Amino acid sequence: MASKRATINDVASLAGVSIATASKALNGRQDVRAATRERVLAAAAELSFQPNALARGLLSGQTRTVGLLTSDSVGRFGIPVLLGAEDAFGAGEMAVLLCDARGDAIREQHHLRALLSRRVDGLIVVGESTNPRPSVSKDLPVPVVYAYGPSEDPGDVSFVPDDVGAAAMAVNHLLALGRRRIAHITGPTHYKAARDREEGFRRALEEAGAEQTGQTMSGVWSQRWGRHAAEMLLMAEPEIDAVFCGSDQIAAGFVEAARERGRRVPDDIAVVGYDNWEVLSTETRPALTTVDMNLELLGRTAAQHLFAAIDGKATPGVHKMPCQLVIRDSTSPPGIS
Amino acid sequence: MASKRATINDVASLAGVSIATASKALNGRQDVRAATRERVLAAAAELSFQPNALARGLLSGQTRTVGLLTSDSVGRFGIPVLLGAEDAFGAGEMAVLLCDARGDAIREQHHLRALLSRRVDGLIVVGESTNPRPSVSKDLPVPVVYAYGPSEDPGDVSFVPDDVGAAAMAVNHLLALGRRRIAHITGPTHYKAARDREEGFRRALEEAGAEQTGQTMSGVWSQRWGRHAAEMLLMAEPEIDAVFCGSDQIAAGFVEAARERGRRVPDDIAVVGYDNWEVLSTETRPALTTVDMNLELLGRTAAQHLFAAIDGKATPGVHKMPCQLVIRDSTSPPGIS
DNA sequence: CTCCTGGACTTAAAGGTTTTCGGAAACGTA
DNA sequence: TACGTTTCCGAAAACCTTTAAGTCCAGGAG
Repeated sequence: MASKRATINDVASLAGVSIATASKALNGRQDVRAATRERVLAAAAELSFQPNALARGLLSGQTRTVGLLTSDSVGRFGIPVLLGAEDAFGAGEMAVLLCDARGDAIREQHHLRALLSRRVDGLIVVGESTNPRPSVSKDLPVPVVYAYGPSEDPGDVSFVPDDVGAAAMAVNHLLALGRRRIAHITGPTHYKAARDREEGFRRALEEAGAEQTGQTMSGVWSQRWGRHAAEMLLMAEPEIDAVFCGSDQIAAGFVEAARERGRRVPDDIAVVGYDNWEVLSTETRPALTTVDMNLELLGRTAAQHLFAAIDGKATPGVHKMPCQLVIRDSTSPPGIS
Repeated sequence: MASKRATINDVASLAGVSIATASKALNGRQDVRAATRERVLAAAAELSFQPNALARGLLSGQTRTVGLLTSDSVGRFGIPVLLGAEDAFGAGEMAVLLCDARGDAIREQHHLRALLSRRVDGLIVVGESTNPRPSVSKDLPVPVVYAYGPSEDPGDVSFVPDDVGAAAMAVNHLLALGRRRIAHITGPTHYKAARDREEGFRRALEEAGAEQTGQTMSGVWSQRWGRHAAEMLLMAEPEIDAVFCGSDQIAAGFVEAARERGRRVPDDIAVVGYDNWEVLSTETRPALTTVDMNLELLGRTAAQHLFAAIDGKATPGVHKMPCQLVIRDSTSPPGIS
C-alpha cells in the first residue's frame, strides 16, 4: 500500500504554482501558459495524482454515480445497466452503486437513504418480476427510473418488456408454420408475466380466427412442471401440433417428455419457449425457439433515460420494450431440419 | 423531486443552536443537554435531514464504500459480497461500487482509477475462473482481496474454492457407496478448475487403492458434451458404476443420455455433478448429487477479510474455502430410492 | 509620458461535515 | 467574595477541489 495520496496542493507545490493554476492546467482550461501546463502535468504524473471525487462532488453537486436498487436480479440487469451507463458516458466515467433489498421494504428504505446520503445523481429500481411495485419516487431529490418491474405510479418512468406483443409474435410464428392446434403451458397466474403472455397468446389466435387447444395450464416456472404438463396435455389433447410455453424451463421439460413419448419436435409438435436462457434453450434437443426479452437493451435504455432525466428531460409513463423471437430447431419448418 | 436538501446548518438554525452542537446531538456524542438534543433531532426529522456522505468522507478519509471489480460474475458474487458487507456492518451502512471490466485489462485500469478517485475503502477483485490472474495491488493505497480467481502474487489475499478437496470428497462419497469402477468427465484442461478437480479425483482413488475407469474425458462445460461423452463412455466402458462430472451441465447431459440408453441412475450408475446450479441439479431425473462451492460464503468471507484488511489486519496468501457435497437422488444407496 | 488591454497567475470563497479547543455559565467550597 | 470544577455550547479549522474575482506586469496606443 502506497504512503499517502497526493492532493492538488502537492502537485502545485512540486510544479511551483498555485493550486488554482494547477487545477486549470489539469482540467485543460485557458489562461495557463503551455510551459506551465506541462510542468503541472509532469508533477501530477510523478505523484500519480488522482483528483478527489468527493471534494469535486461536494462542490459541483454531481457525483457521476447512480444507484441500482434491486431485489436480486443483479445478474440480469446490473451488467446491462453498467454497459448502458458506460455507453452514455465514457468508460469509467459513471459508476454504479449496487444495493440488494432482498425483497424487504424496510431494507429498501435503508438502502434508499444510504444512496441519497451518498448523493447519487439518479436511481434505477429493478423489479424481480413484471408485477407493478410501489413507487419510491415520492419527494425524492433525484430522478428515478424503473426497469422490468414498473412503478404503480404512472407518473414515474418505467421500462418493461412487451410480453403481450412478444407472446403474440411467438404464436404468429407458429401460425405461419401452418400449426393450428396450439396449446399453452405457463407459470403461476399471480405473475403478471404469465397473464400478459397468455393474453398475447389469445389475441394472436383470435386475430387468426383460430381456437386455443385445451385450457391454459398454469403451474410453476420449472422443468418439472413442463414435463408434468406435457404428460397431461399429450393425454388429453393428443392431436396438438404446437405448444407455446411461458418459460424456457417449462419448454425444456416439455420437449424432454414429448421426446420420451415418441412425439417428434418440431415435426409432430413445434415448441416455443420464453426467456432465451441459454443454458436451457440451446442445450435441449432440439434447441428451442424462444422469446428473448432483450434485457440488455432494456437495462441500457433505462440507464440512458435516467441520464436524460438527470438533465431534466424526463419521459413519464410505462414504456414497453420490444422483444425478439430467436428461431431455433424446435420450430424448424418441415424439410429444413 | 423535492426542493433542496437540508444541511446541518438548516437543522442548527431551526433548532436554534450552532452547527457544532447540532453535529454532536445528531452523532450521539456527549456534551449536549438532553433537551437540546431532542430539539435538534426534531428539527432534523422535520427537515428530513440526511448528512452529506461526501463531506463526511472528505473529512474522515473513510467512505464506507468498497469497489467490486468483476468480469461479469456479478450474479454469482456481487450478491454474496453485498450480503457479506451488510453482515460485517449494519444494513445500509456499507455500499458497493460495481464495475465490470469485461475481461479487458485496459478497461480494468480505467475502472481502477475511477474507484480510487472515488476513495473506496477497499477493493474486491472477482475472477471469472479459478485461473490465477495478474495482481492489481501494486502500490495501491487501499487493501485488495481476490475472490474466486486468485492473484498471481502470493503476497495478495485470495479466496478460492478448494476444488481438489471437494472432488476428493465427491469421489469418497462414491467409494463409500461401494462403487469401484468410476469414470471422470470434465471441461477444458486450460481451466485450472478442471485440472484441480481431476487431481482430487485421482488422489481419492489412489488413497482407496482403486483405479480410474477409462481416461479422463475433457471437453467443454456443456450439457451437449455431457451427452456425447456419455455415449462414448457407455460404449467403451460399459461396466462403469459411477461417474464424477466436472459440472452440473455435464452431469445433466450424462444422466439424460444414460437414461435413454436404459442405464438406471443411481442403481446402475451413480452420478455426481459440480456447482449445484439449481436450475439443472434439482431438475434432472434423478436430481443430482453435486458439489456446492459455497460461493455465498466465499463472497461473504472475502468481504469480511477486506474489512479486516482495512483495519490493518491483512492475512496474505491463497485461502482455500471448503465446499459442500449436496446429496440427492443420483447417488442414493440401493434400497432407499 | 500616461492609460489601457489582455495574458498569466494568485487569492479567497464555497461546498457540508466533524472535531478540537476555548468560553461561559452554573454550582460548590473555602 | 474568590476560586475551582463541571456542564453545555460555539468559533474556527480542516478535508480537497473549483471558480469568480483580483493582482501584476508587459506591451501597445494615444
